[in-house]
Amino acid sequence: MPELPEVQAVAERLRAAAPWARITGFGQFRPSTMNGGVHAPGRRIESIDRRGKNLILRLSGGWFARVHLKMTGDLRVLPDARLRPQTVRAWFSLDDGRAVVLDDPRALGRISLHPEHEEPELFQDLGPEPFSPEFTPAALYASSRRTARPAKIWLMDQSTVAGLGNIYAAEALFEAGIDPRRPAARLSRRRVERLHAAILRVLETALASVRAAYERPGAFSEGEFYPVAVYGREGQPCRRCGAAVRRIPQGGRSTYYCPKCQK
DNA sequence: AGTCACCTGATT
DNA sequence: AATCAGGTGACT
Repeated sequence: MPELPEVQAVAERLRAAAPWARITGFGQFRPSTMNGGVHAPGRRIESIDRRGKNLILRLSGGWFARVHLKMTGDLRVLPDARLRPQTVRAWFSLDDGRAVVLDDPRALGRISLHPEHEEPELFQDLGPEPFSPEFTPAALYASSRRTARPAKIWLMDQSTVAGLGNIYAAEALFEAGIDPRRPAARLSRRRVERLHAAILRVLETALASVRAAYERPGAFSEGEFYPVAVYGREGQPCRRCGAAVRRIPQGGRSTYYCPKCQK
């Protein structure tokens, strides 16, 4: 599920489960799923942040847990720590009987615990948060000058802007009318400005959709979280011009785009 | 920039 | 049986 909007919604849903009881125990599916779980018991969750696609559970006593959901992870609270679905790969049990669980069918998600002084180095390769004042058209343009890569690959790089993934990178490029294969360094200032605005628009729309889906379960069927223009629509007509949406491999993944609208 | 590895499940 | 999947880190 998770690019920035989905991770943000997970963070918001977790915050609603406060106040938190003390962590009493932890468990994990296999050693690689969680690092340093032993440091959690006895601490309390004090707040929850998001950085790019990472969740940060701030714990008492100067530690935090970093959670990455990867492709299929979800982090949520279960009312009873003993009743865990098979797909729960790691969990913290709480003093009130509840549990915070990493539910991840594909088991790629990871949790690691760190003392707070490690936070800067842990996230040093992440670019600006899209909704922060640091994410300006000028900064995006400057970044585009420093790469030889195609626009889509550059956008998906978490050091360009934090939180865009395969879906919303493709959608932003469509909104901005940019061919995903076009070298980022050859985009005009004007087009990078358009792309900057498109990124914000796409992420805002997606976040509103995901929030709405959370508030009214069943209101959205699968795959309809977001009104996609191109993603997953190979061969179907472009919603703007009617041309067939194309799918090409880029960096080992699928990129979808409209060959007529995106130049 | 491409390929594999990490994992499991759905789909062709 | 083969391919694909909203991610990323370690290779080459």
